[in-house]
Amino acid sequence: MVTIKEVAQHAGVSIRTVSRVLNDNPHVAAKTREKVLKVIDDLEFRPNAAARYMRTGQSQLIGFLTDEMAQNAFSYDLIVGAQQAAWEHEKLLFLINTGSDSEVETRAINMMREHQVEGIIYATMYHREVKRSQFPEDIPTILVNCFADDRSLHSIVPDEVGGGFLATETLLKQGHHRIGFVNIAAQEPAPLGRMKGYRQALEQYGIPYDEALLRLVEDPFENLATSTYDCVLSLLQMDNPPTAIFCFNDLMTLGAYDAVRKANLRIPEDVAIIGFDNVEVLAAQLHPPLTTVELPTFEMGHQAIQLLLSLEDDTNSQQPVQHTITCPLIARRSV
Amino acid sequence: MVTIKEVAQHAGVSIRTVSRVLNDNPHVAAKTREKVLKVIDDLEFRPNAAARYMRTGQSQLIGFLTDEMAQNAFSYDLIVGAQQAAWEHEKLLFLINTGSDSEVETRAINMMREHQVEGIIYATMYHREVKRSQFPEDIPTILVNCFADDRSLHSIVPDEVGGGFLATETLLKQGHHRIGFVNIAAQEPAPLGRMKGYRQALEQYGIPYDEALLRLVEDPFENLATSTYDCVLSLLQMDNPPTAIFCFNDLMTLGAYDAVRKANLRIPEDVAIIGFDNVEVLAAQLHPPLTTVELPTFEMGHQAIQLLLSLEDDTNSQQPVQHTITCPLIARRSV
DNA sequence: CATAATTTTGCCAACGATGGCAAAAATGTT
DNA sequence: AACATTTTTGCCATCGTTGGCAAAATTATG
Repeated sequence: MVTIKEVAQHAGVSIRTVSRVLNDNPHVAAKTREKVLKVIDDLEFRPNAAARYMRTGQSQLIGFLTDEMAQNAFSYDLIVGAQQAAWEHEKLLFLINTGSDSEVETRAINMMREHQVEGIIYATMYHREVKRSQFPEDIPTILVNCFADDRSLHSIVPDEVGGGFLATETLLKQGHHRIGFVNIAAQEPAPLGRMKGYRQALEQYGIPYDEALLRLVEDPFENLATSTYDCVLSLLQMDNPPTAIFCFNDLMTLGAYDAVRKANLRIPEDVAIIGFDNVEVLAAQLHPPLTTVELPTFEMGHQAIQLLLSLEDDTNSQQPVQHTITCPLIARRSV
Repeated sequence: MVTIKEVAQHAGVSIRTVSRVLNDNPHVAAKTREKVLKVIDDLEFRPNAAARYMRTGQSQLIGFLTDEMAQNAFSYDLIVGAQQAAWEHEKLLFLINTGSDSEVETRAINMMREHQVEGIIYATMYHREVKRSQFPEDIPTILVNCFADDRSLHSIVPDEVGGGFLATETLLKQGHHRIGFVNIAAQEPAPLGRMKGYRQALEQYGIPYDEALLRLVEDPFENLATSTYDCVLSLLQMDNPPTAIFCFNDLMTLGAYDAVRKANLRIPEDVAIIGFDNVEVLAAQLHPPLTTVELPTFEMGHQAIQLLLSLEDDTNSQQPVQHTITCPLIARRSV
């Protein structure tokens, strides 16, 4: 591996001068600079980041931790979003997937500390609360899709209520008055928030909430689509069936589509379907393509890094904030 | 950040002794070791990886590059597989997603070089050939899901032919003699290989190849499922229709399912469907659950790291090898 | 042309760890 | 008890880079 020393020798200058060239220090004659630059290019010299860190204390490294993430595209987009933002700032992203093992998590954080990361991003598979105590006090940390029990860390979460509202409003605007909602039973921010948004939208449009239109899928979720199939079928077989159905997520709409077909109805003419998440492989490929509310995962990953880096600049340690990201509507043809 | 020096002071020993404790050097008295260990624990000391690298030359870092990866779970599993293997060897994984921009790729490789990675993994979205010249000569590199034009790099690729054979054989064993194949038109290893496997299986079972049972979906693939829907429908409307259909990938089976239903037939009683990839969100959730051939992405990522690290140990620079990974059958209920 | 002011350059120390080597301490042998 | 041997410990240089400071070279000024 070629070092700054060799560059200096070849260029006939001191290493200090080469260092100055590397760091765009103005105190170097144009002619010298050019000469050095040429040698750097010829030798394909790259400064050693570790050595550089030793002097400057800037590692340019960010740790990205994930708990056991879903098979769905959620995780990947989030990582790519973060990676892209990191790239824009010339930072490098370390990835560790910890699973649900908290001991692995501790070791992972230690490893990141050893490698002198400038900050840590912790992303969870589903929107939930995490313990503050898992995370170090002395490294800036941003939570994504989760929040600390004592709210003492910055976090980036989707606007579940707004998304639920938007989905419901979209159906209401199309003139639907009886809107079924297939939710999941877990007591977590996502189902709770979307439910809240659903009810808020109904209220705003003056439609009374009818509990008969609600269905809850219980844990475990192994066969979410099939469970949804049953729910939707029961909804459609009511005396006064809904003309539109809001599914907690896109996966569930697979079952909903099947149920609608089984009932010999058409989408969207007889029954409108709206989902949540916008997982491309499903939503764009269904027949008809699914109208859904997007969980902006790329955006969340991207903003997490932006936020982390803005923290470094700001000397005044601002209060930790819960950043709520708006979930936009992706209109296709199922409504 | 607490350093080895402070540990030494608190323990009343020299830094050399602390270093010995850290590296499990036997030349340190049991009592001293304990004393030092206690201080390390109390001060929550973590050795600085960058400084350590400076002396030892071991960065413990591996670079993971991806081209623009698909929305599907493929990419994520691959990364997790690699990450897990890295973790088992106490290595850290750097992630850079380069997109299709080769300039970004060059810069990414430079960045990895600056950070002294011990090796590079390059993974592509789809099975294809890549240029040797993109990659450095002096850093061990493993290609995943792709191979170098001159075969001068190790690479890990799925056994497309074997997978195509397995899918076809699975149908043949169930007594199907007329097997439709919806392939994609691209001249790439995946469609070509699976086609080859399809024909080999037919031949082995003494069934003549009938071109009328083949359908090709052309690029662009935006609406792959819909294109497949058309293909499958045309297949089912033949005079002598197939009793089983092999789809190039799982996404396409979405369209196939719809077409079979449209034709008022049942899966698997009237028509068997088999896919390829095993993308969980789809395959496990379809109704009935999809029988498919798995693209073992986790395994590929895992093996890539294993291979990379085994290269370091082996002093004799073995010949680059194309490692072909077997694609196993995931039997569900569509056959 | 001498001197002052400015620009350009080079020497040395430092970052936090490890390895070689020799000194100090502990142990074994006669 | 004196010496040889072994175990344990500490000093110093080093990895590749950058920053402080002073020296050298260049340019400006009287």
